[in-house]
Amino acid sequence: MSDLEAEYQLDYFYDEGFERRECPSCGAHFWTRDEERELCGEPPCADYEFIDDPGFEEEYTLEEMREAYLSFFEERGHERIDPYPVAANRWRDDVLLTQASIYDFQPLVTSGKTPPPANPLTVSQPCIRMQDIDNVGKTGRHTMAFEMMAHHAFNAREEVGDEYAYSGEVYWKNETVRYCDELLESMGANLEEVVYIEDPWVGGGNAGPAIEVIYRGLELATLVFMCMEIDPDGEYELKDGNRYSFMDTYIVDTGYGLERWTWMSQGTPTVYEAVYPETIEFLKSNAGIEHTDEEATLINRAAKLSGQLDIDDVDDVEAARDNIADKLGVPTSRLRELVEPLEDVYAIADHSRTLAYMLGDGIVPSNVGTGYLARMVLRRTKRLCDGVGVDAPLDELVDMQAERLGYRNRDTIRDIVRTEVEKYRETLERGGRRVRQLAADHAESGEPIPLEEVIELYDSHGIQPETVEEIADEFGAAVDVPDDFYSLVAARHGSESAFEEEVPEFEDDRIDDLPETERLYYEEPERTEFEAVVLDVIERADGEGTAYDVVLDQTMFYPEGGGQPADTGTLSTHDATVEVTDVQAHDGVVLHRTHADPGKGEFVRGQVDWTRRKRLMQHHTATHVIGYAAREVLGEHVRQAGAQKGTDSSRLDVRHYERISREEVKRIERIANRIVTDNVSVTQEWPERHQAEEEHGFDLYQGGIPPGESIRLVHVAEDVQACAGTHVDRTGDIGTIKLLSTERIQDGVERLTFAAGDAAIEATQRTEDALYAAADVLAVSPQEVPETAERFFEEWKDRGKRIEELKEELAEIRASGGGDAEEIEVGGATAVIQRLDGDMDDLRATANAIVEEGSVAVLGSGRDGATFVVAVPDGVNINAGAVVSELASRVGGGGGGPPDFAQGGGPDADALEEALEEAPAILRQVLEA
RNA sequence: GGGCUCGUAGAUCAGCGGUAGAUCACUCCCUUGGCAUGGGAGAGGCCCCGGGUUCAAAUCCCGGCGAGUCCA
Repeated sequence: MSDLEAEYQLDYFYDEGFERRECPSCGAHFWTRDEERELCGEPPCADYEFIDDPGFEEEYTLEEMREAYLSFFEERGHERIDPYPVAANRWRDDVLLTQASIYDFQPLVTSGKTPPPANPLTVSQPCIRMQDIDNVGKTGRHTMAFEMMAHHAFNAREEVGDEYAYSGEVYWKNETVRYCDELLESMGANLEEVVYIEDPWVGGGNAGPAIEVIYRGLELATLVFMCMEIDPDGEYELKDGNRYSFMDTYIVDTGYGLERWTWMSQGTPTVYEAVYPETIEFLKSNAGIEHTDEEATLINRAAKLSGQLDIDDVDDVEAARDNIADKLGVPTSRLRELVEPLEDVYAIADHSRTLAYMLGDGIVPSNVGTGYLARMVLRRTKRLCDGVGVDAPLDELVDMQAERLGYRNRDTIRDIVRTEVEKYRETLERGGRRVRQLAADHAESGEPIPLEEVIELYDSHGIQPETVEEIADEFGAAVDVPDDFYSLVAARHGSESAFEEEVPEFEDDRIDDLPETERLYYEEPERTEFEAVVLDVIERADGEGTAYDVVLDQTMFYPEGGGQPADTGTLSTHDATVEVTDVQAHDGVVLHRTHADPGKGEFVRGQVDWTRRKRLMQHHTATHVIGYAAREVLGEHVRQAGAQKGTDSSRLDVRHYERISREEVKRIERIANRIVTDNVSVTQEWPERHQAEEEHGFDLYQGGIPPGESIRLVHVAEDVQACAGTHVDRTGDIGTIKLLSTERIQDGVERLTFAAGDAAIEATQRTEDALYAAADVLAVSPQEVPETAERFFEEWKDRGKRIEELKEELAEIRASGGGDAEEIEVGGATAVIQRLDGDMDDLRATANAIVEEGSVAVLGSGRDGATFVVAVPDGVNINAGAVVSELASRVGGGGGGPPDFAQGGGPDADALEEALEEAPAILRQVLEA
């Protein structure tokens, strides 16, 4: 095992007179200028030492601190770039939320495939870390939403030359630490008190040495030197147990917490009071929290010790709190009653900001993905508000933050919050009813509510175990919720780690040496014929027989991609024509799937199936148009969640927080078709990616993030998207667009299915055909169908009721009239044995009528096989179920029911008469039994 | 992406193989000077849709549609 100790031996440390020490409390190694220093200085090895005694010369607001930081690095040759969205899944599919500034550049820039927008650069990146959620409010320093200020430099080893999108060294470790020192110095920090702790960083397959910057008990920054990658043969084994080796690229990845720097400059009891003082004031007064001077002093003293409460570092939060109370000389209960409402207020402020970030970036609450995270945060915030007595509506609290952040879509944000709070209220109400019912039952029986039920309530109905306990308490029912409740819930989900079947990565070294195929379809999308040379033919085993992948030097065939299916068509030589059934691209090489070998080196003429391609192009352009129209009608937050084009219809999944109404569908259709009739031209361009992002924002990437230095943009009217598909020349070429259906595929995701061009006409005709057919059956005009159908339906229901009534009347008549009924005496009662070929309802009604008269009824019917009903009046000791069972066995079936009314039957209708003849014997037999 | 739960009268739900129920709301009658209330009668159901199993399905199984919830 080899650690990274050598990596920290910086010239800068030696030149500046630093010493390397080992913390006797936690064992960490650190560098300091202070010869006297023993401890590393980071909680829990130290307390906050800047509260009421700011560590910087001047106080900064959040905005001032951000500006000071960015301009500091601008002055030192860094370019300032705009922050990225907090919804990291907008440009990468491996994470949901932006948790650090480096996320902005993963994976394309860090891997060297794409150049950074500037090098070196500086940014203040909004981030959300859900894993800190339990610390928020308690430690005084943790926030779920924060801005990570950073400077980054992207380096590549000189010797690898131009292999990556950047080359050479910008700067590395010495400069990075120097910048940190200089920044602290410019703020007026006492450099003697600054500690640099060695703390190697590992994450996401990369690793490297890293340094935590601690000042007066607070971690202000982390300087990460990403330079290693996971490698089974690597020289270094790091803390995650994997082996790593050095990479060709090495990247300066720093993170300076804007909130903490602001806090340090102000020395307020908590970071929250430094970051959003007005919000805290507002919430405190809204919740009616007031303190005497004496209480305020106590709270202030507790704040200095609150760094000990980090649930990640401390095993037992309650013990840590006891410890703090002990030091302050007050009972823990007293401390809690003072501090806990404040902790809630702090958390509410932070969570509101988190929500503003999320919703402002267009995240729609949902039961999946980032939407679920947003829902979790919102519900948690609502619970905190209710608990501490904040009665301001949540949408107002979120709006306060959205306003501060300068968001433009504030109305939508409020609308989403209101909708979501209402949904939560309904969930609570639904759940509450359920729990009350359960609690009442168990209070009555005296049994405790079983754990299974509590788990079910949480897992399937979203009711927190605490809520169950509260309600159960009111009813006087017992519940026992174990400490490991949530792991029991997890266990219920089984051991399925939900690993998808990895689609086997296409691997074939036969295409490695082939040149990228030149794609002709962008330049002349209307051309259908082309000539090409067969560079190679790769034979493949196919389910049935042999298939061939034909590689050409150039092609008009569009390979499947971006939700657009592959073209089909033919390849012809002088003496043969082969069908192209599928087209795929791998590493830029286009493979044409055929079932015959055209011959390597041959010249071929390619012909694309034009009808198919044209329909696909119409649908693809229509997809952009529908997306634009949906955004117009439903709101700016609407974003593509998936899309699939076809020749007969296409679908576009969009994120939206409500079901789409019929009225909205019509408006979307109208706007889409207006764009069609406007007949604007559809254009493409290939700008440099960072330029495109700057101009159009990340909304470009509706359908995914393409790699490369330049990307293809498609303009349709006002809509601009990064898109690799083929499009019609002008919107008029789409012909017409018809929305066929909307469907909710997940909470927060609506699927719009539509058809374009001929397919739209065909779809409309199918709908009309159905309507005409219905009209024909009813013998009315199509316009009259709804009204007539309703009338028929009502009439049908009325007749059903009338038939019921008549059957009962008929049954009474039968019961009193006798007909061919056989009457016998059994067990002191009269038994009526009768065959009547009706349905089960008839038998039941008749049997009831006979029983009304005080007789036993044994009825048989020969309709649909043989069926029996046996009914026995009160006080007659005959088991109807046993009788039916015996009768039914004679017709090859079975039966049963309660002792006074049983039904049964069997398939053998021919045996019915015989069975009825034996009924008297059976009755007597049952009577005796 | 995966797991779980639920669709029965206008509302809330019970029934979970054997004659579709309760409470509230609704209509009418009685009690009262009137109201709150109390007593009585009545109306109101494609038991979400489509298949299957069974002598028999609201009930069990499969598929669909709709709703909710937990996890990644």
